[in-house]
Amino acid sequence: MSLDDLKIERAPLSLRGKLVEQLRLAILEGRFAPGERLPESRLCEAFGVSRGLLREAMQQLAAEDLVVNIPHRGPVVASIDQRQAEEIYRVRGVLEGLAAEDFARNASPAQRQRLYDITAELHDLADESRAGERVEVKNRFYETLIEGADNRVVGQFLVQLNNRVSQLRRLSLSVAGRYPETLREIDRIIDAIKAGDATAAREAAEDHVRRATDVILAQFPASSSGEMPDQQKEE
Amino acid sequence: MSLDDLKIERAPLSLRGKLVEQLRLAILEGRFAPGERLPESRLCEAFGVSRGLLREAMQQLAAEDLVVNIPHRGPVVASIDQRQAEEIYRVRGVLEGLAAEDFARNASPAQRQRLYDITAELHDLADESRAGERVEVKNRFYETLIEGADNRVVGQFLVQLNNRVSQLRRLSLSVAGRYPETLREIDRIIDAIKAGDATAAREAAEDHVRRATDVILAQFPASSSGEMPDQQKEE
DNA sequence: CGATATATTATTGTTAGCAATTCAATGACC
DNA sequence: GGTCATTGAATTGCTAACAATAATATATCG
Repeated sequence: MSLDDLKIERAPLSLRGKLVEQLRLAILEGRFAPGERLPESRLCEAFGVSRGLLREAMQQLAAEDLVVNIPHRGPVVASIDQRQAEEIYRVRGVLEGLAAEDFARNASPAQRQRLYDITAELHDLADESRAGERVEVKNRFYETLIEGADNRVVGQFLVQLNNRVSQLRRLSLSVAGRYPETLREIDRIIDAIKAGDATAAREAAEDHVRRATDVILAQFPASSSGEMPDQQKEE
Repeated sequence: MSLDDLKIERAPLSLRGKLVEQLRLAILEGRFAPGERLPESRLCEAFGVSRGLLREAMQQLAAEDLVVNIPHRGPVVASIDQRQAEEIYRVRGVLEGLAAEDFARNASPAQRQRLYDITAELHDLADESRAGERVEVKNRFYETLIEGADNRVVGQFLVQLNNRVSQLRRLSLSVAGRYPETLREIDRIIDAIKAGDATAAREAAEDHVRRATDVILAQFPASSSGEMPDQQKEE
């Protein structure tokens, strides 16, 4: 009898690890609205874990800036204002530029081919009827880029920044009409990578983020004076 | 009677907050060696807090990559290898470039003057006899740069990266003879800021980090094959 | 001496409970 | 009727003690 199937799952991930993952996912999916309070008791019951464990997990999410701990009020889903969004996209620009530069330098032939294939997929989604599939493919594009760049620090930071703006991305799906432009910008990155021009790849990637930022920031109301935090749902 | 002194200290910082600060400081100061285990029981006794609280604090430090949680072995002080150091300095380069660029754009006249003053201080420390004072002034230089750049996301990331390489910085104090070069590189950043050339400021800052990286990486042994983790002390 | 079995130690996760604080609502008072 | 103090419910902050599991050291036996 073969021994290959006897591998038992050795510590498939600590309970705390799973809890953090699920909590993070729930926030990223928008199952908790920004600004919504997250009372420990409710979450403990919902996830079936003890308070101590939940509080440990919450500290980690707080360190990722996904939740904010308000003293004696408890954790609240973080919501970002326009200024934070500007800062995040500015940083994301240079990090994505760095990732593109390193991809042009370090990526293996297989990784390059994979990126080209995904780019072709993106072109296939030019028709507006398939706009819904774009996000998933675009995510794979970034995953491949980061993997090929072979710099885990950049990868970790980019993922973290991306998580923080997940609310905005969800809302920005309605913005249409920019896709042809997006494709041209991505092609510029790919062309630079194919040419082995790491500097050009970096500039093209920075430029792509810069242009996309405008679309994101347009979501914010015309910056009125009164900053009313958006938390009315689910209460 | 004046009302200015009546401000009571509202929540002077939760016990957990203080604990995290002290633990982080202890690691940054090198009071725990990289690779050293941090048993809960000992730390609880040392800091006089309960286990629950300590574990919450530890999760936050783990999220900052200052400690690593090994399943069923407990937290260990993170130690970085050459590859991680390269990645960190590469990211730090572009972030510091971004900070310099934004400083050239956004800093107030007072902030600019403060940066110039600190630069003058650095020049005053050219004599090798005062090498010990350089680190503190250099830290103030970066603090001022980040503050004037007015981008909290960049600031947070830079602080975090700096913390992660604190072990290396401590060891690199012995490297002498590069200070005149360092001053020239910093002057290039300052000149660009004075000229209002944000792009040049960015490039000068990136270049400065790039050159400093070589000195840091020289600390690593000539990458032998066997990767023996460095943990012998205090056991 | 070497391999296995055992005992000890340490971490993981849970539960219960008390103190401290916040927030909302009730009621008193002008 | 409106403002202010007080009460009370809800929630967090923190501690202590317990069971379960895995890693390590120790002892035992061949």
